[in-house]
Amino acid sequence: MLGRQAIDLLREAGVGSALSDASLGRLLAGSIVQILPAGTVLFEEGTVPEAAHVVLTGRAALVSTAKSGQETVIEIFGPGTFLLVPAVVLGLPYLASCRLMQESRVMTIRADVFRAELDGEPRFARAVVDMLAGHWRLLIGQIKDLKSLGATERLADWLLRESEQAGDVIALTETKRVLARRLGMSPESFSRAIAALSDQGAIAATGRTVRVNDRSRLASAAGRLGSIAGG
Amino acid sequence: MLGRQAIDLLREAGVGSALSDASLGRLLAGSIVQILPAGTVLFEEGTVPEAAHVVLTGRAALVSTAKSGQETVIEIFGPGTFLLVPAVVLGLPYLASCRLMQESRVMTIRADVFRAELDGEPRFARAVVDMLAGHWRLLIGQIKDLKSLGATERLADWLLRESEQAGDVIALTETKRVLARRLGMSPESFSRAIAALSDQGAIAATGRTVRVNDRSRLASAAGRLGSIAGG
DNA sequence: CGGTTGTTTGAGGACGTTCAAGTACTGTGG
DNA sequence: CCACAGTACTTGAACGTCCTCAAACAACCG
Repeated sequence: MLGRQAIDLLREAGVGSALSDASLGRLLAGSIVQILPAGTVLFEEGTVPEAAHVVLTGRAALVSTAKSGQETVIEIFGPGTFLLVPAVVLGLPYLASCRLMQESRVMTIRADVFRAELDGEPRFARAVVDMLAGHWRLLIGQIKDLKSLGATERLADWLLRESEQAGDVIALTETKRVLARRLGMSPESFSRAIAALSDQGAIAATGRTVRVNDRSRLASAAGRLGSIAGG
Repeated sequence: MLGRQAIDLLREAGVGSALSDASLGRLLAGSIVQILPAGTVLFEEGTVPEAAHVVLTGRAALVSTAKSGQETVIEIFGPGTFLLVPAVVLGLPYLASCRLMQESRVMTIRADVFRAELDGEPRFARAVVDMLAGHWRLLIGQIKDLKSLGATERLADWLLRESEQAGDVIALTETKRVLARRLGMSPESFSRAIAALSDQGAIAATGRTVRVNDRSRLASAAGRLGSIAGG
């Protein structure tokens, strides 16, 4: 018995919600659900996918290791996320590795089962379209940030987005080191960016908690209203 | 009669190839094909999509304008590309604008027709999954480059990829200014990066043509260790 | 042919990284 | 509860990369 929990979480994930019971049943029959410790590597860059993974609880990070040994964090995904579906769909090697940042409940679906459902169940294919479309937009936003904003601006922008969901008090889920790499900067620069925004009165940071004090100031620091040349 | 050309190009695009004649007919019936001059703006950032666009011939660039006035080029797409499907699928505002870089033959499909086909024709939905998956991988690659490589390395990496398709002699389709912004650097840095790779003997550049002289040297300049073959 | 646009090159400066040192936090065993 | 080790975080200084500004040069198009 795989448990109602997995089904519920899949439905919450948005992908499951559109699926028939029969379809969900087939997916679940071809899968296993495990609770894995933090640090687990679900798959590695360059290998060919043998399964699709769904994060039911916890968090997983997409990382890529450069030749220099530097590890860049591409994105961090929370509960209800299908991981790296593109590689599974196309049967091509992963472009990134995936590591759990927390103990997580992960559903592993055999790749052939996943593809069979994609081909045979129109509603599943339709749901995957929406899912990929959403992820696409995430990545576009990140590329825009990386190409046109400075380090402090990227942090301000990210905080603004977080606060839209989490409210004025943001609890950082990852270490600042990881967050820094996700935002495309060094941990040191991240620390200085936090200090800069605090000095401006836009935020107040204590430990792993950030409180947004002045949204408009944060927005202007993000380059949305104008830049702060006064330094 | 919209012409065999549009149908042929759609089939070549990979999306059309999997579609029934009936399905293709419905898409074509809800669309118009135009030849538009270079510079045409197909849609603008922030607006809600009313149509899906397909580049049949020519090239279109996804651009985003920062408040600083700086225009960043997110990606450049050639023939057979469905543009910004995610926004159309989800009915959300575009995250970027689209401008034609050449005179181009563009097919414009009414958004409601596009969505109806997505919902009603499983094979279309399935084909869109593949298309989005491919684009997703493009973007992931770009994010990795931006986060972990320097300017010259990014150029080398891009040249390597281009040469995999175009061979040793690469004809730059865009001005260097546009290419520079696509790679996330200033035109001046682009020029210096070209000069650096030439000095190393990896390439030889004359005008808008780049010849790859030494693949392994180019690969090492890209931060790879000599590996050229890849998926 | 001159005007416009694209490209190269140089100098200076802003930004971010790295290196290095010091401080705070966390969990462990005494 | 404390001491301790290990890790995370901050801060400072030196350095390198890339951008901006500016000017010379080349290519294109009327």
